[in-house]
Amino acid sequence: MTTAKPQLSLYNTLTRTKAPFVPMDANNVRMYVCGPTVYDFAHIGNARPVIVFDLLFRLLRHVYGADHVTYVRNITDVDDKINARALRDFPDLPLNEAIRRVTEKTETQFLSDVKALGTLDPTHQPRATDNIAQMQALIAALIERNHAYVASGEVLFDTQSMPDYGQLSGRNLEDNLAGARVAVEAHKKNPGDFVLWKLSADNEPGWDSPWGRGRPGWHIECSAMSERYLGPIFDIHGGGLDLIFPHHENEIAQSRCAHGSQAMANVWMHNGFLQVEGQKMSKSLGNFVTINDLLQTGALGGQAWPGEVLRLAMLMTHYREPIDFSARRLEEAEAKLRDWQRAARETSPQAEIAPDADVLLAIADDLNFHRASVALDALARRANRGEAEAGEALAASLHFLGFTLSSALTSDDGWEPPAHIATAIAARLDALNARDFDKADAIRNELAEQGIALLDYKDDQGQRQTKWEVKR
RNA sequence: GGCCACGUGGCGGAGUGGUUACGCAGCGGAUUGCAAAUCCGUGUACUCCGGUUCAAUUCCGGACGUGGCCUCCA
Repeated sequence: MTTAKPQLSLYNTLTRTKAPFVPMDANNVRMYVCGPTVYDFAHIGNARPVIVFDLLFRLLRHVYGADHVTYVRNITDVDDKINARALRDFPDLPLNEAIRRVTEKTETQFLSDVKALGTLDPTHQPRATDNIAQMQALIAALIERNHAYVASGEVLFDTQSMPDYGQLSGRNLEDNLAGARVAVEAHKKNPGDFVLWKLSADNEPGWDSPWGRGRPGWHIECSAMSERYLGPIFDIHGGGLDLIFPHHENEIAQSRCAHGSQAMANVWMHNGFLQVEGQKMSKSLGNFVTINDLLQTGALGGQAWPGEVLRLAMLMTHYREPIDFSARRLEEAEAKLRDWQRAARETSPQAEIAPDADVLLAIADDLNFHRASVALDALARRANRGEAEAGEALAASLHFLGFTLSSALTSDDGWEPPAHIATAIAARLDALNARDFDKADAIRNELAEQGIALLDYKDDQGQRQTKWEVKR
């Protein structure tokens, strides 16, 4: 069954409007999203762009073909916060070794956290430290073109050399000056100039360069890695709202000035921020929640949550809107997911059922997940009324959106309970047939305390039967 | 101080210049020995004040509120 591919439209921060998406090359649609700095557990705010752009990745793969989309999400493994963490956690090790321990451990943790959220692996996940040469080449090009200069051992980007600097964030250099919070450093030509390369002390990580042994500034990493994997101009660049300025603004400045191009990416997308239980998330308020906390502990709502529940809780709100993350929200997401999963009908892999057209249309409309969820609700209702096709379309749609078909163990899926529970269920059925309801209810209550829910029904012959399910 | 978002019923949340979706919870009904699951039905909202308009929740302006950025925080 072939369905028409929906036309995508995406909101572009650069133009502040939603517009139809037209890739530069439909055979290779290219997207870059800023990834984590690996010095600590990723928090749930970090999870949002990961989930949002995974949804977009899935849509692009559906529309243009899985082999025609390249998605790059970097790993920032050189950063002063990492150095600080390395010194704190491994004071007895040589710095390089300590840094390696911190970044490897954090990266592994990040990848497993993110996997639990039902995300596909990006096509490439480059590390900053594997791209130092590319950064240096970019810096050299900027110096060559008079967009950067050396001062006091730093290489700085000359913001004044770019007339339309500030396009993305809609601010000009004067606005920034007015803030008076930008440190005025004597060696900078303009206060807004930012570091491309800085010298390292002996006890800091560094790489040899034409400008001395040093390390890259933060912004240059993404310019270098996106160019390496996607070319000087690509389709979509994503990240959190807070990255618009200065990070993305500076990426644009670097890439455009180094290449003499009119754009770095055609579409810039930014996800909104989230709060936790009505307050901004911060360590001092004690409501700092990591992805791992949610998956493994009872930090929010007193229980651990499946990754796909977190995924749904995140997607319930449009990606550009603010989210107030809460236990109640997770509960609602879990209930909703269970409803869909109960109604979905698994099909054989050969069936190739397409996701529901309304679901695709909604997602194609600037990732309107909530509208898609309305379509899923409608499918679930039809499936529960007995329309098999609706159940199959629901299953295909859930799969497309990155959800599994069952987050609980159920008798419908062929799950067999432990022997003593199976015995209890059989005993209860006997009691029911003997109309000993007190005994039957007692057994049911007992099982409920163990998290096993029973569902009675009558089969075609009018015989009492029982289904069961347990939370995974 | 500058720049940028957002403010819809108990909760979540879409959308629209003219009757405000949808979901959860609540309530009523069907079904059930009773439940559960499921189905059917159902009440309540567009922060405030101006302006434009025949008509604004929707457009414009202002106020208030919340959040973000202006230092490397998604």
